[in-house]
Amino acid sequence: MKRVRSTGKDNGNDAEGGTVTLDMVARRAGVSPSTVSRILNGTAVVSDDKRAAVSRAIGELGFIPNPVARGLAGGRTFSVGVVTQAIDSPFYGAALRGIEDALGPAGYAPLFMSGHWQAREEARCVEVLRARRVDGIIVLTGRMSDRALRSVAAALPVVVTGRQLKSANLAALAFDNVGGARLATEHLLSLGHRRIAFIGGDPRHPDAVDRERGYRAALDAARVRIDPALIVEGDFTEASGLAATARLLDGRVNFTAIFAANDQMAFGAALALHRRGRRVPDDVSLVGFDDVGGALYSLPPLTTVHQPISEIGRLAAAAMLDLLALQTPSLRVPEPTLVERESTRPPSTLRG
Amino acid sequence: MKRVRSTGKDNGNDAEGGTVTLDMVARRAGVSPSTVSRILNGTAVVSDDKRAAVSRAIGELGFIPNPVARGLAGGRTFSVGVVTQAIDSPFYGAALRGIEDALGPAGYAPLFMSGHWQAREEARCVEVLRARRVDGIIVLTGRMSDRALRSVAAALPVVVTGRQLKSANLAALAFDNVGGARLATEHLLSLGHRRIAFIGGDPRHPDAVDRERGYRAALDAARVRIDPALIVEGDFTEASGLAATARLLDGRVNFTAIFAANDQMAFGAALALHRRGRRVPDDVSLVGFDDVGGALYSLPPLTTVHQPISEIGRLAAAAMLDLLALQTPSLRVPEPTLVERESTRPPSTLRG
DNA sequence: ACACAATGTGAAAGCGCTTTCACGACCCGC
DNA sequence: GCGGGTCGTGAAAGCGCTTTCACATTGTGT
Repeated sequence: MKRVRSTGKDNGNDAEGGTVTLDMVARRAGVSPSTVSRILNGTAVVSDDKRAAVSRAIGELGFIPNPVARGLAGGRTFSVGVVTQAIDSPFYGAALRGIEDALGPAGYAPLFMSGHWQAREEARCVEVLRARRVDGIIVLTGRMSDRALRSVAAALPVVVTGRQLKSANLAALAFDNVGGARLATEHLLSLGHRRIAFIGGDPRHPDAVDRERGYRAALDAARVRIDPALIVEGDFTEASGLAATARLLDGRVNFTAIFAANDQMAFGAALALHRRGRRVPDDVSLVGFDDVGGALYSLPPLTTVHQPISEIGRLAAAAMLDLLALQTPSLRVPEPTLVERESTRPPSTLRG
Repeated sequence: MKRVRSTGKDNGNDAEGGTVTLDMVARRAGVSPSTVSRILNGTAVVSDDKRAAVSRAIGELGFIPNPVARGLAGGRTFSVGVVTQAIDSPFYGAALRGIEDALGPAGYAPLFMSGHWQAREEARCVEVLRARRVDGIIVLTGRMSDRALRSVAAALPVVVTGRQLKSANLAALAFDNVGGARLATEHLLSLGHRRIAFIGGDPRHPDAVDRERGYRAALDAARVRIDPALIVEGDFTEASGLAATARLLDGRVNFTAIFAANDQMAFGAALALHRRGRRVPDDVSLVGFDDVGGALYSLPPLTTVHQPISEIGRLAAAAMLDLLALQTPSLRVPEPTLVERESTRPPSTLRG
């Protein structure tokens, strides 16, 4: 003896203006729900006449599959979690935009969560996202350990930016921070600067470490002595750039240029210099990193290392889509380039 | 004769390291699934001993309720849709952050979608969000018609910023743009400026219209003639501020101050002035609107009308939570205030 | 002409929850 | 001391899909 779902009640849905369900479509098209589902997902071959009947019914009824139900039944929610550090922040904003642009057309929706630069928070984000059954997770330059990331990747596809990492079910997009920082430093060197200060980012941030490496490498290559007094630490915020520069100015070291590990700190540095009556680029040259939107409109327009931020977001999303389709993502991360604007020039000593 | 779900199969879940389900909790605690659900949702009174047993089981098993299943069964997904205009953009970024901050602790997750300043796109966003069964929708200063918004509100709670609108199941948070613009203009007037140019935003944007109204009102009140040649149009982007200022400079009108309808256009204006050798504030005073993060670090630091952007996001989210809890939200939108920084001073003619 | 493999389709069992329904236990007043 | 509440609880019916399973049909090889 078989049991039957009380279809007699008809779910009360036909009459209501409420939601159109797959069952209604099936009934209207004179096929079984299974068939409709198969057509929707392309899971099996279906005869042309049924297919036609179904798509007509879908059109007439204006049926939109319920992603929540799909999520529960099929295990896929068509949403991917994105762990960012701060949703405000010109940098992450641009990346998120790239992700949104790439994910949307594919029918996936991003779920953003901010980790606020704390590994613990990031872990919490990942947990929440997994609880929400996202199909995959994109981590934008997080502080989580590689180990933690790998273990997440054991459960679902992961794309991570800002680090090199090989693992199954995981794609890493590492931007060449060392090379970019070299570029910036070499630019200053080529202008004739020798006393180049460096404002670093939070040393727990891999980007910060790499950018300092690039700075050092460029100086070494040029046989310029590295003066520890010229290296100060910030945390990637404008305020920290301001403070770091103030410290630099207060010390008795002299310098003719500053390379800040990101644009926001460069903006802070510019303000600090302004406050002390030092003019950019006349007295001090200034180079940033990232090329956030504001760099072009800062005064003077900031020379910086261009990082195609939203493009990186788009690439990360594309990689995620590949992973979800069980294909090996092709990872071609753009090279860093230097954008020369108006915040750098030869040191005054060389200009006579 | 009653039918029984084949629980004999045990879902194969107990053994796997996989997901912990409510049924497993129930079994472990020796109660029925209904009871567990009731405890989770506070839907009914449950005896203390069962409650204790259940929470112990939850702890031991590390159970996290599946929001997808909850969404399907209960009709609530604990997510709210947010229609923004551009996720990058310092302005919306800050608002989103406020929303995220307020929603998270309440167990709700935001789902962001960008409308890119087009009513059609916004409508699409709303559709996608509704298809995803969000519990409510927050619209950040959209271009949708009031009518469209009301019809959305008929189906689920809506919070909208940037306009005044009364409707059931809908909360509107209107910031006083007119007042803010008056404040800015009055500030310039009080410094002695009489020839004050205005860079407006996109006239289809209500904020833009209001800010121009405030500008005009202030001039009227001060009995200063409004010169149409001093009013130029932008679209809220830096580039448009730059272009508008260039136009102003190219015309034969003279002016001693510029009030831009938002900070981003003010940044563009500053660059345009810089390019033409006009110094801020020495030659031209400059006032913005919004007080985005960068305003403090622009050169010179920008005098602007402070709008507590992330606070507004937080308020919008709080209002949404109230609406979801079927309570009348209390809408206290902060007043605009002027932040005097270093981009304004009396006109040179008055300084002798 | 006959066993056997594809092929297309429907029935029904879940996915992990919420919620209605019903029922026994217990307490009240008269 | 008995009818009528209230209270706490479990059984079971969904929510709207996906997916296995089984059952015709049809086609293929010999």
